[in-house]
Amino acid sequence: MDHKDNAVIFKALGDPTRLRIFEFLRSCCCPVAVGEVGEVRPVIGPTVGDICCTVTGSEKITSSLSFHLKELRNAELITMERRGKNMICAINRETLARLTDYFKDGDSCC
Amino acid sequence: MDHKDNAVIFKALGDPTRLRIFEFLRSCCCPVAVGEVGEVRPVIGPTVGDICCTVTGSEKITSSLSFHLKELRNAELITMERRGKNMICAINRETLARLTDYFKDGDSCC
DNA sequence: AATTCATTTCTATATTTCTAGAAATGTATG
DNA sequence: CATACATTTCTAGAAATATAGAAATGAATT
Repeated sequence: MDHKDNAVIFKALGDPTRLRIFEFLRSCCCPVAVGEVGEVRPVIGPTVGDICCTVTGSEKITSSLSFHLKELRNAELITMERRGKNMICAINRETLARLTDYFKDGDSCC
Repeated sequence: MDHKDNAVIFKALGDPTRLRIFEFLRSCCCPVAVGEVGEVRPVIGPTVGDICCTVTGSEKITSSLSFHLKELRNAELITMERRGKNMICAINRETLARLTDYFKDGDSCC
């Protein structure tokens, strides 16, 4: 993971809408922990429509929201999986852990 | 500090050049810790020229570099202080601490 | 006070990112 | 299989950001 990769992650978080999505998913990632051991993908979690309601307040999913989700996925900050007609979203815990590590106190003497 | 503020910080880090500047300053912020108790500003540290050499490899400071430094300052990620002909740069430890906190394990149940 | 040095500001241009609407995709249901 | 539903992709335009060069600023030196 070099500067460019990290920059992609921060850039993804550097938009108010995307940051709200990220924080919403982060706040509701607990109920997801029911998969098999070692399983990375979510089995339950909010759909794109749920995120839309929570984050933009509107019922109607826009292409703009879809674009932001793609950015977050591209940065590997979230994962998405189809479940029937819906897409289910979740935080990517690996990336989150890496960010935690990146800023951890004393990582670079500060 | 709301989403917008945090987004400004992440956006500032979301550019490879700025991220390199940030990491360079983070890596050399130790020698600075010689000021008075409670003092926030740096008393020693790399100049803009130093950053230029390290980060872009060139001797010549560009307006582009200056622009990136302004973005980092605006996000309160770094501080700058004049010392004679030079500007001396340093990490803003408060903001860094806030970021550490933001990602700290278990902050939001993840 | 004129000159030099380090850096910033200004202005224009190139590039990227965001938003919106329409059409397309994949899945479920009648 | 036709239709509805949830979501994405495509395309174009608007807005924001990055880069470059020239001129301006502030501090030190002659």
